[in-house]
Amino acid sequence: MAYDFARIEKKWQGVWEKEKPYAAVTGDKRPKFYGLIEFPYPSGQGLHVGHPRPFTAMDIITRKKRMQGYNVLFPIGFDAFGLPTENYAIKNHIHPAIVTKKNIENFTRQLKMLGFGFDWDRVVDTTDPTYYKWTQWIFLQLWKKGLAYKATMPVNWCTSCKCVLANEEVVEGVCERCGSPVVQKEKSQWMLRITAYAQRLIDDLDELDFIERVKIQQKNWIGRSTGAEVTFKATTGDDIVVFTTRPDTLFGATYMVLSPEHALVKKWMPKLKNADDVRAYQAAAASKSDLERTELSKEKTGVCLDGVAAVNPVNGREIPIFISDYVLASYGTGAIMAVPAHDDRDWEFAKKFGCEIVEVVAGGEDVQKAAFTAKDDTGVLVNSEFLNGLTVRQAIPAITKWLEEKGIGKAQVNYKLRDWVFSRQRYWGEPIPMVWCEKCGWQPLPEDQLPLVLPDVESYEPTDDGESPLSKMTDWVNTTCPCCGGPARRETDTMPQWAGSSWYFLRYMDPHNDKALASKEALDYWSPVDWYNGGMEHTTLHLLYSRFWHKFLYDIGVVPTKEPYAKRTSHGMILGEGGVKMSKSRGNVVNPNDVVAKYGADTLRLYTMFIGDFEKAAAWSDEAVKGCKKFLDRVWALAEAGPEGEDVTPANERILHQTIKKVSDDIEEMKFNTAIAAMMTLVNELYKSKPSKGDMEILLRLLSPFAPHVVEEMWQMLGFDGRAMAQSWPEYDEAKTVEHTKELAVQINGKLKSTVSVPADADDDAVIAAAQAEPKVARAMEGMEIVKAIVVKNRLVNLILRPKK
RNA sequence: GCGGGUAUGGUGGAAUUGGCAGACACGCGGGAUUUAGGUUCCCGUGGGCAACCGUGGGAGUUCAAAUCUCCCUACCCGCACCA
Repeated sequence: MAYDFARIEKKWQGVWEKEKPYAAVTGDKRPKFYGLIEFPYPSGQGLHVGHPRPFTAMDIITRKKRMQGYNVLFPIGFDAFGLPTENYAIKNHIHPAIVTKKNIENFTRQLKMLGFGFDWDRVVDTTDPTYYKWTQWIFLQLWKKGLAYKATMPVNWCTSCKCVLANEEVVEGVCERCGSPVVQKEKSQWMLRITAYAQRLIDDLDELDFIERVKIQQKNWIGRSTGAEVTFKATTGDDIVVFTTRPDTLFGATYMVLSPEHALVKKWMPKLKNADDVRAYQAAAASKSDLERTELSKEKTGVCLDGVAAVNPVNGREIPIFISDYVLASYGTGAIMAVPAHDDRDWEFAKKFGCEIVEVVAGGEDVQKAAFTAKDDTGVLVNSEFLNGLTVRQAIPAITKWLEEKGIGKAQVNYKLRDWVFSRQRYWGEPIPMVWCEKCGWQPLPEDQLPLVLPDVESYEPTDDGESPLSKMTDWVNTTCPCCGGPARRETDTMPQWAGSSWYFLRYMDPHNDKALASKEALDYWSPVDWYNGGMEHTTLHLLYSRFWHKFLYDIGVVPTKEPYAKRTSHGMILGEGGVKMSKSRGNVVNPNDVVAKYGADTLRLYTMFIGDFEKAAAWSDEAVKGCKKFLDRVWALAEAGPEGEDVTPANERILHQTIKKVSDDIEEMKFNTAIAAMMTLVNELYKSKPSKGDMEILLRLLSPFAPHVVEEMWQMLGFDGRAMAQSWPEYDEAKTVEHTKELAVQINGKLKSTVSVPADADDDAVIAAAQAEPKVARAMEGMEIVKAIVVKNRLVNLILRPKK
């Protein structure tokens, strides 16, 4: 019988609204459990069918934890600053705050429609001044500790968003958000010194329960490499400092390459005989977009600086200096020593420009034909005076020590991670609470003046020269210096979207506090987040940024733990029918509203969990949804028919205990699909005879986290006390899960021949005897003798036969 | 190029981690109920008449391999001139 999901779901959502069963209690004596999902960006399109997957998963986990006696914090909020809202505001001339409010209302309605057990009294909205007051406060603390600074440097500039981007926001040379080309532009920007935390961000991963691919991706992104810094003298007397991971190859350095932007190039310009060529190359490199730079990477380009040379400090040889864009200004020192014999890129460059290739590590092929890059013990140093005969691994420390003694180099660690570009030339973000005074320089806004509220502006469009719309608000911009009281100007850039999301999980602990970002009591009680599930796409963005902020807050004594999240898992994407990406242009977008209208929220919840391996991408199937609806209908029919008897039916005892075990274990491992399959198997079994009230009670408690509405209705219908969700989680008795007789596979010479039933834990001889008694086996044994018998307890027996002599 | 991952029936996916491959579900076929359709309830469903053959392909280890090792192939994700 199909149940009336629309009526039932509405009814129970109303009950929860009143009874508030999801309220978290700070300071409660029960053990705490803090389950977190990534709060959504409230877009105008409303909830996407991708949202319910991670949300339902953590909802199930937290509901189970509640039933297990935990004081659960499972909060929700809105990451509401951001470009889509701003662009919508520009197009429709509506204030972004109004758009945001409307979108949040819509999201809230949809989230409640799906029956998620969020604590609705702790909702956080990053655009609320009482929230971003503390985002600004954290920025000021970073400033005080020298971790926020303003710097002019080439930055990633999105040509369409008219806005700078962090390195993390540039994907294959285009803007992560809009797909437009990104170019380099010199701009003065606020930066956050995340690189100061690079080593700790790597090291502390070891003690975290993060899935391995997250750890690997973060490590690779931070990109630690060890080597040495070496100082070369130029013929002009200047020092050229390079970073190398292969100091052992120093004798093979036959030229040097500087990045086109290197400061020394400018300094030397008057001395250069080919200054025009050099300037032309610099201009060409600057105008290339990131995309062009990477696409044109196949062929090396460059110009030799005519009129200046360098001296190799180990052998005194004079070597030429080039500029080339394969050397990046932003990594290392922006200059390299080139060892063409032992580096593929240098080799390629040397071949094109006719530089000398000198072998200093023997053991590879002819270095004139290809570079030999092995960095282990396969290579032995040659042509390197005091290093000759050492392996590469031995030579690296030897030369490093030598360089240190001579004062021309030292061991050095470098990271690929760059400091975080923290300003955006846009309106809909947190104002940066800094003031520029001609006399006093950059001054922080006094904390008692926070929040610095985003003023209303006429137009939300950035100016043509790429300044924030705030720059046109002269009466807001012009202010007085907090230091000298003289005339000063406010910073008009705003913070990136990642600011508000870098600490929101802390605010949930104490969302209405107006004295601090959260009280010490709340922070001590709830920290850290016990389990954080989110998308892989945030691994090197939000997840890394928030770890950085949290470590900083730990350092200044605001939070009690080194790391924000004890455990991190990740879900796969929901794809459209047939495994293609859902998109408006394909017309295959599934709207949760439609699914709920047709099948109900419980079915949608169940289906998104049943769809497949939680960690992997899964394709939506309208057909398969019906199977989940059918399952709930079948459970409903059992309840409606009325159970017979009070206690657990003895015949069902074993499967009930097996199901409790399976569902309990699977939820912890996020194997929701097999947990549901186990409950389906149980229900199929219960259909064979009329279940008792005791049987039904266990089933309903197990099913409650998955399908809370219909379970609550059945719980009431069957006359059980209280609420199903408030019951204790069913316990199982291991002894009751075991079968008394086991069906063992009987193999002959490793091939399955038959099966045999024996008592559980029967000893080997009994099993072998039983196997031989099987008619099929007996027939196969005619004229044969057993050479060996392998018995795997409760599983199989394998008889190895050979003809009798 | 480097790093990570995936490949199992017509489909989504299971497989106690080396022990009866295909749980559970969709789909399909058959039957019952129904005036009929839908719903619901049973039964069947990897291939092959069979011996047997079957987990992307090929070798290997083992009494025993989807699972371990080596070599391929295809696809997906991340990074990409990082010295």
